[in-house]
Amino acid sequence: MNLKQLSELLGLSQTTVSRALNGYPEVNEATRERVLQAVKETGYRPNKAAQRLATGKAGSIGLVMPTAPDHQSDVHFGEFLAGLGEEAVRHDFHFVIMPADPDDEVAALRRLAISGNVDALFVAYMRGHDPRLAMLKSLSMPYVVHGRSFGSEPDYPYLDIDNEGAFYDATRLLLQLGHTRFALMNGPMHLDFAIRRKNGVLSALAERGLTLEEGCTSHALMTDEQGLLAMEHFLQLPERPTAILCSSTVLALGAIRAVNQAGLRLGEDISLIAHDDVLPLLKPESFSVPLTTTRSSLRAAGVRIAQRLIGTVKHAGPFPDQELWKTELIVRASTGPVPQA
Amino acid sequence: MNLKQLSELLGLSQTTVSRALNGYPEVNEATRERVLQAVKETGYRPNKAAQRLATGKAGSIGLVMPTAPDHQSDVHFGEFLAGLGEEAVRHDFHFVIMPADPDDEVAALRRLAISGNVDALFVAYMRGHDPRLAMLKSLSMPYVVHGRSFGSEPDYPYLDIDNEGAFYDATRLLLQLGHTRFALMNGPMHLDFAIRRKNGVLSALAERGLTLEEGCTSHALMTDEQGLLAMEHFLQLPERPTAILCSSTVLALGAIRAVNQAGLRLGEDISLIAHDDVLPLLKPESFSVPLTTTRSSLRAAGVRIAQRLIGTVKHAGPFPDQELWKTELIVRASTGPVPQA
DNA sequence: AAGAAATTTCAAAGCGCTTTGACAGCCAAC
DNA sequence: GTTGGCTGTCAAAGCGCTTTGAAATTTCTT
Repeated sequence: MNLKQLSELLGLSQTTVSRALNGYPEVNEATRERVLQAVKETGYRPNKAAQRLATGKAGSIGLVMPTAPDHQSDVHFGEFLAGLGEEAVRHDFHFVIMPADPDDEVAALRRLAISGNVDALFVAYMRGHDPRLAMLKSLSMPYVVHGRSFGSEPDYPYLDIDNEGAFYDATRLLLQLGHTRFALMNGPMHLDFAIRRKNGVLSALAERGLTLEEGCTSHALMTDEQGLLAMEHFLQLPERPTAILCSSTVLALGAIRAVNQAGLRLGEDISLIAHDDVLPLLKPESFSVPLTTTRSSLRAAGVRIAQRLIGTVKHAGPFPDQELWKTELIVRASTGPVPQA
Repeated sequence: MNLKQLSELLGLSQTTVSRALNGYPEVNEATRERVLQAVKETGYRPNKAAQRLATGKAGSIGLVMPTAPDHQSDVHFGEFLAGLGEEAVRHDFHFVIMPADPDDEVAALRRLAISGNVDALFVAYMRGHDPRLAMLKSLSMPYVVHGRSFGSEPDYPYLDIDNEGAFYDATRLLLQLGHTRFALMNGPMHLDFAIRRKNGVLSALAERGLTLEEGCTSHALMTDEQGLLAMEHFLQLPERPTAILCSSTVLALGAIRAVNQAGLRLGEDISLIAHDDVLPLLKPESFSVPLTTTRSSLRAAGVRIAQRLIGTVKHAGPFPDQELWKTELIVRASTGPVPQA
């Protein structure tokens, strides 16, 4: 069933039927009713490809999903998508996901943009000096970046959380509790958030004339296993750190296992603060020793970015170009005063 | 830059350029070279919407993502997507993801199918007597179901793992170790896999004249927290179970925490077998007490389903309509002989 | 009652691509 | 020297929709 058939059925022209469906004013109310009724009965749906070709609008947001045979999937991706989806469903938008090898991301993004398949782009997993930014700027298609790109001029639309501030505050809390030996379990080194979090830690430490000792920083995928390995490493150091900052509750999971296996007590022998993306998967408050965290909902960020993207496509009011969300520092039992040697 | 402009640039007709690009034989090799060269220089990409409109082919797979403000995202979704993507990227396919309220899934799937945006559909989160099956059959569009629908005639294309067999085998192992008091921590009750896993457990128990006692089954979202709660409940029962079957390593995580908090030892006081979807997030072999698991890679299933879907769209050879994958039973340290009272 | 204005409707063009059917140009064959 | 078969190219139609500009109809003015 297409427009032509439907209009013949109704004895109207395609024009009138199209206008009736798209809410144009110059169509008789009685006629519109008749059209709507026929649509209901026939189950007619406009062909999206044709609509897109005619209008140039696709009703969809594009994103590139990094993937490859050896590429590990990331829990955070799904959670973020849930946020985007929550907003998209309200506007009858959908997503076009282009899977791409991580090495091919710039090109993939470009292909997606000029394919005519999407109205706007969403970009994540930002790196320092990210090459995608230049490409996006040349594109004349709306986009929003989740995160930022350290080292690039911040003249692009983004939504980010204050990673540096979060880890600065967390470090200050641990300093106030008397800790002096710190370690940082971070995400992959090239990612922007990892750079900023490290900077946050370093600047808080610097205020006290401290720094991260040799071997007290780890960069790894944020999985349980990597958390375990990193912590085991820290615990073997001659000058064992007593304060751990951790980029994810998933890493914390493995880290805590290592602490327990070493016969140490979390919140007493070792204090730990993790960043909590509010994954439904893992609630820091229900850990054996509830976790002190810096918190910011990844999903909420997804909702907000979808709002901005869809709003821009629909020309619905101006949106702030750049948003930096503060995180909350929530103190629970995994932090305590430095143990007396 | 569109076909028309490109062909004018080359002094050729659109026909010839189009044929040159799509590998038709009736075009001079020299001409083809010239066209390819021009494409490289201009960065021309065909407009997908137009291509789709002309050919009816979209080069994309559609899926519905359940979402709603209160709907929890699911780790397994992301992992599965990674598998689909790994295969899709090889064929230059992409995904169209339509977010939809879980109550609206049948309609959303229908909209997606007749939108002309996709060539094939992928369907997951199957339930017992799933209403989507009838819809899919009426659609004349290729689709593959991940999982099955208990209670429906199995005359649709699917890929599933042998959930019943997996949990039957796991239960048998525990029976052989002398256990008689069992509990099952399962996924949401309406989901097909949960039904089959329970059946697997029950049929193994029935062979010994045993059954799941009152209060020894839990159905919940597969999160850490739910695992903790369910296990706490089991441990408080007057006749405490000694053998636990668990539908996910994520649930197991919380469950093990409860075991530890109760001062019990996993693999000695309590034996546990979990199903392992091979999430990069969580490796059962690196748990404090390595987990005995039934294993089947979710990601591999994604790859395979994408193969079948894309292959069908491209008319590349016949594919088996129905595949049932056996799981592996991997014995590690979380299972042991029943403790002597 | 006639003309102006507003309301409804329509035919046709166009979005960018693929594909059909026709047509030159060329060589081999009888 | 006509016929026939190839090869390489093209003009034009069509995919299903939106939108422009004009036409038909109704309603309002004077």
